[in-house]
Amino acid sequence: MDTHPKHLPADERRAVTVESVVALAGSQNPSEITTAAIAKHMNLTQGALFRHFPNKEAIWQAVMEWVAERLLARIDRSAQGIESPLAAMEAMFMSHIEFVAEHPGVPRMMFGELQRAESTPAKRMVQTLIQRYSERLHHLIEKGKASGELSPSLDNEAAATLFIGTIQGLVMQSLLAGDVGRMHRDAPRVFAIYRRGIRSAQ
Amino acid sequence: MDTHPKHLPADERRAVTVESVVALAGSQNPSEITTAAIAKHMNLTQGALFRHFPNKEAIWQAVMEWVAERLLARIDRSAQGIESPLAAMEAMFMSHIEFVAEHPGVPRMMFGELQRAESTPAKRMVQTLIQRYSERLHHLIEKGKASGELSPSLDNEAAATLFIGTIQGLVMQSLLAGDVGRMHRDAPRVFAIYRRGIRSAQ
DNA sequence: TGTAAGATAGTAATTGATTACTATCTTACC
DNA sequence: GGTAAGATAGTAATCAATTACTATCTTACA
Repeated sequence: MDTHPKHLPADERRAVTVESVVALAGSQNPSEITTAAIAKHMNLTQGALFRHFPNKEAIWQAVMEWVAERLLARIDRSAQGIESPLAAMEAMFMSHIEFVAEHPGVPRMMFGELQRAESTPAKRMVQTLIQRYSERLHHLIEKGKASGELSPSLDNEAAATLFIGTIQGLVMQSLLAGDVGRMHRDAPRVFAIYRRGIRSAQ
Repeated sequence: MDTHPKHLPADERRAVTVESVVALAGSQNPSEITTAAIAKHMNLTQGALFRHFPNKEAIWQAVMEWVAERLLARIDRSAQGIESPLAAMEAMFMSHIEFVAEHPGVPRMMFGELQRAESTPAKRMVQTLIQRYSERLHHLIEKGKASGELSPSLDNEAAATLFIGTIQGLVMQSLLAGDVGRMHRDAPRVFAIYRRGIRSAQ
C-alpha cells in the first residue's frame, strides 16, 4: 500500500506539482506562493522541484495549461447535445461556476496573471483561453439569433463581454465574502437577469 | 518657482506617495511595486518613505483610502440631481468607467488586494468600499421599482451583483487588451444589455 | 528682530530575512 | 549496477526596514 511513494516518474511528479499549486492558490495569494511552499505541500524538498521544471515560470505555464484544458473541456461537455443556444449558454455558465467552486484558486491565478505587465508564457496561455472561450460564445450567440431565441438587435460582442464579466463579478464577490457556496446560490439569479437582457421579446 | 522642493510637509509627502503608487500600478503588477520603486518615482530615497509610513502595509492602506474616497465621491456626484433611477444608474456606471480609465492602476490594485488571504487594512478598506457601493445601488434599485422603471420582479441583490460584475468584466477585458479606449467604447453597449435585463417591460 | 534650539524631513548605507535556483551527495528501483 | 529521483546544503539577488547622520524649516525668547 504505497499511498505516498517517495519516488515518482517525472510526468506524475509534474502532475502532482500542478495540482499542488492549484490547491495552494485556493487559500492564498498566488503571487505569494513560493517554490518552498509548493514543495512542502507535496512532501518534497524545494530543490527537487527543479528536477522537473527548468524554472518557476515553467511551473506556472504548466498550471495554466492544465486550467485551460480542463475548463474548456468542462464547458464544451456541458453544452454538448443541447439544442437551444440559450440553454447551452446557461449550461456553460453553470458548469463554469461549478468548476471555479471546485477550484477557487483558479480565478485567483488568472486574475493575477492577467494583471502582469510582461507577457509571460502563463499570461499568453490565459489570453488564448479567453479567446477560445469567446469564440464559443460568439458561435452560440449567432445560432441563437438565427433560431429567434436571442434578440436580433443584440450586440454580439457586448453580449460575450458581459457573459464573461458576469462570471468574473460573481466569482469576485464570493472570493471577497470568502464563501464559495454563495456563488452557487447567486449564479442562477444573476444569469436570469443576463438572459432577460439578451433574449428576444416574446 | 519651486516645482520640486526637496522638503515637503508630511501630509503632502504622503499624498505624493499615494499618487505615485497609483501611477506605478497603471503600468505594472501592483504586488511587484517595491518601496524602492515608489521612492524613485517621487525622487526620494527609499528609507525616507518610512519617515511618513510605519511600514509598507500602511502605504497600501492610504492608497485604498484615497481610492474609496475619490470613487464614491465621483459616482455620487454623477448621479446627483438625476430624477430617473435608471438614468442615475447609467450615470454611475459611466462615471465609474471614466474613473478607471483615468486611473488604470486602481482596478489592478483592488483585484490584487481582494485575492489576498489575510485581512489586511487595505483589503478591509476595499471591502468597505464595495459595501458602500452596494448600498447606493440597492437604494436606486428600490427607487426604480417604486417608480415603475424597473421590473417589479427584479432580484435586487442579483441586480447589484451584476452591476458591479459588469464593470469588473469590462475593465478586465480592456486591461487584457491593454487598451483603455476599448472600455469607453464598450461601456454603453454592455450597459444597454444590462438595462434591458432589469427594466420593466413596456 | 535676530538667532539659537528644536522639530521635521531626507540621505546613504546596512541589516536580516526571503527568494529562486544550483551543485553535490544519496537512495530507490528496473 | 546504472540511472532517474530526491536530499542536503549551499549561492546570489532582492526586499522591507533600520540606523546614524545631515539639511532645512519653525519658533521661542533675549
